[in-house]
Amino acid sequence: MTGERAVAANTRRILHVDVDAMFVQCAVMADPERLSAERYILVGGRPEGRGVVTSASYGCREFGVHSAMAMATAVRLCPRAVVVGVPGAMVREKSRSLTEVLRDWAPVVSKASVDEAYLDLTGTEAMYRREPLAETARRIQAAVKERTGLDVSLGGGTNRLVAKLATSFAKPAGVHVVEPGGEADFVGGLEIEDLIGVGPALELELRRRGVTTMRRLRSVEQPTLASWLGEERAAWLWRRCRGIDDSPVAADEGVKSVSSETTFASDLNDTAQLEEALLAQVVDAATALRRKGYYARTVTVKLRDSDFRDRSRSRTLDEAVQTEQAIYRVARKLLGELREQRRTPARLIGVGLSSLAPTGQAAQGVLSELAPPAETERDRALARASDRLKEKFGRDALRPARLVPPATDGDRR
DNA sequence: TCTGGGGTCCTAGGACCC
DNA sequence: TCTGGGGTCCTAGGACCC
Repeated sequence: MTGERAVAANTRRILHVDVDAMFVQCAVMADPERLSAERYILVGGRPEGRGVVTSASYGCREFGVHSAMAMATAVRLCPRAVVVGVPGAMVREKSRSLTEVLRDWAPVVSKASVDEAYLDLTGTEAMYRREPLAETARRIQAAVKERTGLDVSLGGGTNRLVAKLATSFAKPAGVHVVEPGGEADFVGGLEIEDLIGVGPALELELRRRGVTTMRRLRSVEQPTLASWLGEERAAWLWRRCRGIDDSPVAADEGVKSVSSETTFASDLNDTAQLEEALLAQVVDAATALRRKGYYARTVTVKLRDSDFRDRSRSRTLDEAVQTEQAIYRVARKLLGELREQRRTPARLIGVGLSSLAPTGQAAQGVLSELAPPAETERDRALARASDRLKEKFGRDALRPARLVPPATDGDRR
């Protein structure tokens, strides 16, 4: 009895909310006339290109289709499926309104991605009249459905790991709560690769040591685990496979980086064409950066070679920038260095912007009298004006001729 | 079936400063 | 003349997640 009370006293109440096939639901909302009666929907790239499945309707999943699968494969498995592009605007809108609803229900909401969030309801017992966590979860589910139209699933438990794992038992449109004290048994019934944070590399590493089941993993002493993985990772995994997770549900901070990348319909080896493609990515990333209200100090250019090797080059500036001109000037140099290092056809090019500072905070680093600024206030005003025009008339309205993607890049949109 | 695009976090080595 | 650590920033790469 005292044991139970002790558990109750420091027990957290965590919910994990996950939108069921978010991109499919949003695609239907964006085009209900065509899709609302459709059972087989695939969201992602076009099947004739190099696209993959971003999200598959539950109907398609019965045919073995899953996200990240090549779209061409998915269409072969489920030929009757309707293939649609990613409904970006609807996803952003629904993601925003989902957050709004959740904030009404929990003191701390942490958005984990566009379609999922963690809620910490610890300390709300009285407010919720001591109703079971599962009951609260069902009421949140109904509120989300009413205010956004979205079907969501909720998992609950005493920590983030358990709550998130529980969600997969709730799908679709259900609720699954793991009671306090049940964490170890619950996680014990899963596979190693189900653990959040265990990916293909770690799974392979464990497999090489003969560890293929959760039961076997738990039987490994921590020092042995440490000799395999190092102290830190061993401690982490030792706790994780027992359902122990102290990580807090932290309120959202701003983003840390903004990027844009594209895979070509066929590999590119011509530097001029690569530069043109790079410029288009710079325009996308810079526009997103300004829309989110940031300046960036670090510019990274990434190439994926035809043999699938990723290479990147980055430069951190003294001064934070946000215009295409300033970013492209650096990015072009970085691309040159990458090409010098290895001159091989590329299948992807991208640009990343990091070391971000909010627009409100003074963007200038060291204002040198000698060096001219990377971009002037006039440059920035011009960029913002063009953002407004693009918003009004479409993103291609203002794009100069040399910014149009090369013909070989037909896969985009 | 050749394998997207948006992110976050971690590591390891080197530069540089105290 | 030789020998230190520690802290922070930067860079490149990789694992992982949705």
